[in-house]
Amino acid sequence: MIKTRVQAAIDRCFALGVEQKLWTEAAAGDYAVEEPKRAGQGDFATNLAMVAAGREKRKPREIAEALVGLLSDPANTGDLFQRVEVAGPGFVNCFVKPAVWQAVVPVILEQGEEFGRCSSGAGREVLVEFVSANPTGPLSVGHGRQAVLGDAIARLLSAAGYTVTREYYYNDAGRQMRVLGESVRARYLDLLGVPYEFPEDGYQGEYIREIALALVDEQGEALKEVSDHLPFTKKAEEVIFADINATLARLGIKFDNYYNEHTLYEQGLVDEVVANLRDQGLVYDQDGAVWFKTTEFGLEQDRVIIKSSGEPTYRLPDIAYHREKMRRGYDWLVNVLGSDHIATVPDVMAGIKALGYDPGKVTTVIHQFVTLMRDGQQVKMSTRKATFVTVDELLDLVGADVTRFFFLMRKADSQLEFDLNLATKEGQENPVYYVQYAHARLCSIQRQAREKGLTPVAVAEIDFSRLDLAEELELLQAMAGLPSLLETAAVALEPHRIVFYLQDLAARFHGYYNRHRIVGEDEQLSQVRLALALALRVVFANGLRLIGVSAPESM
RNA sequence: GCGCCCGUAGCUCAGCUGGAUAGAGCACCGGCCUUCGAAGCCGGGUGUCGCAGGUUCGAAUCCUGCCGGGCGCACCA
Repeated sequence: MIKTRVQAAIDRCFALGVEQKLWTEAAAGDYAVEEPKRAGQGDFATNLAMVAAGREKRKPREIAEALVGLLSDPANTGDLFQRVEVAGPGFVNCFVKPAVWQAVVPVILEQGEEFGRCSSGAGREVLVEFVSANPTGPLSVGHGRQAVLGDAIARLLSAAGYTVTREYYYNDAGRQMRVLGESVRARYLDLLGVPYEFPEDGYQGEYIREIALALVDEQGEALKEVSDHLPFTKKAEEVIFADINATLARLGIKFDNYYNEHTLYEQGLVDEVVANLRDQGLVYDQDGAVWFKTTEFGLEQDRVIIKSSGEPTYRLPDIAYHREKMRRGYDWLVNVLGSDHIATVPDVMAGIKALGYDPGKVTTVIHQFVTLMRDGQQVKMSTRKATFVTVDELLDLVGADVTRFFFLMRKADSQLEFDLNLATKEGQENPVYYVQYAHARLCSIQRQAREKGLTPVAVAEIDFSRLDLAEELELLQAMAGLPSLLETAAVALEPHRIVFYLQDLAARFHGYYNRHRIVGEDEQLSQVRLALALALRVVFANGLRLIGVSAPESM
């Protein structure tokens, strides 16, 4: 909020400088406004002079001096700065008036849940596709990371003003599902005492036996003579999907739409893609299969889209699906994928381009693997062998808040080491509690104030200039930073930034709390600090909501 | 062999579109509860930012090459 104003003020002064011939329009470059980490370097700093100096072949400090002259005139900046100065090689450091920071409190209190949100995505529709696991088994921790990441991205985009649709794309036909059905059938026959041959690459999880057991309960021996896998596959899908949805619900995740690959075939959309590509001479037949000339799009080799058996490979429906998403009118398609699916991206992008759509509208977020650590040992995972740890097990162990927080503590690009020992500790080592505790503590202060007869007065009656401690101004600055942080995090699709922000804010607050009394002797001071506490509570609540972690009033 | 990701403190990781003296958590050591919650606070850091070049006023950040780790490279998804 303040940063935006500073940016505008600098822009305005730059333009004034052009008018006054202090520099030329050409001096404009990609200059930055940042918040220096070090005290004494101002609340904001810009490298404008250094950038301009490079383009104009002049001395940075000379331009910086001129810029300071303009920025120092309140008429040019809306009376924003206490002082502006040149520093180092040519930085311009801006010190914002305390009153500007202090005015942040009433704004936050007034905006409440709205505080932090912005409208930069207003009018734009974005579809976030994630999880998209076929119903062959319970969600594993890898899916868990993706689920939480995708959901947090959706929350961020929504807070940035976008209209967001969460979509789950799946396929309940195909080889995987056939093997699943055969596996259930084998277990079913086993339960009936009929000799069977378990599929070589079948699914071995305990859940397969449970599904078979349910079939025995419901159907008895009715399916004994059925040689087809379909009834078994159908039952398995039903049970597993219900299970997946229950898991997602526990994580606080709800999809707006489930898109079944079937639809693409039923509506002839897959054939349409092939025909379209064929018309353009982008496919050819070889060895009984149909190939897509992906080399036309700069890729290493052409790819099969229809096998010699007549079945399509995953690429074809994937391309058809993406075209459908384009046709549905979204401005932006965000796909969240595990790093094991990275190879599919270029092919699909080539397909989109071939069909005349803009691949620039698609952003793929690839997240790296999750390594589960227990007692310093890596827990090996494999869906087939059922040695995986499921999201449900994780939730049983640590709960939804810890699960979500831990999955969002790392940027997607980093492999994530999930320390089960640490996550299960309900103590100070656990960063989730650290942040939640700040919120609970603020709520407690509110209760205390009420008990002591300190009822909050209207903000108009509060003298905010009394928030003059360095710590208070730093707190205010951090609080005021949420809107621009949210906007950056949303566009970058990086929810982990919110997590780090919350940890930093919690540290500032805990430190402040331990040194200064909020509710004390001086009633005026108590009122203003109570208002600060209420505003802080809003910021924590809003931040936690962004990552889908609860904000408890007491713990 | 090729593509993508990662390599920063003992461990796990941040570091915003290149910026000023590189940060946090954990672990470890010492201190702080007769006043708003000790799930907290305060103090304690000798890091070749994997290595070598390059780009420039300025590089952990961008480019090239190499080394190490992960994930892929099907007529599986």
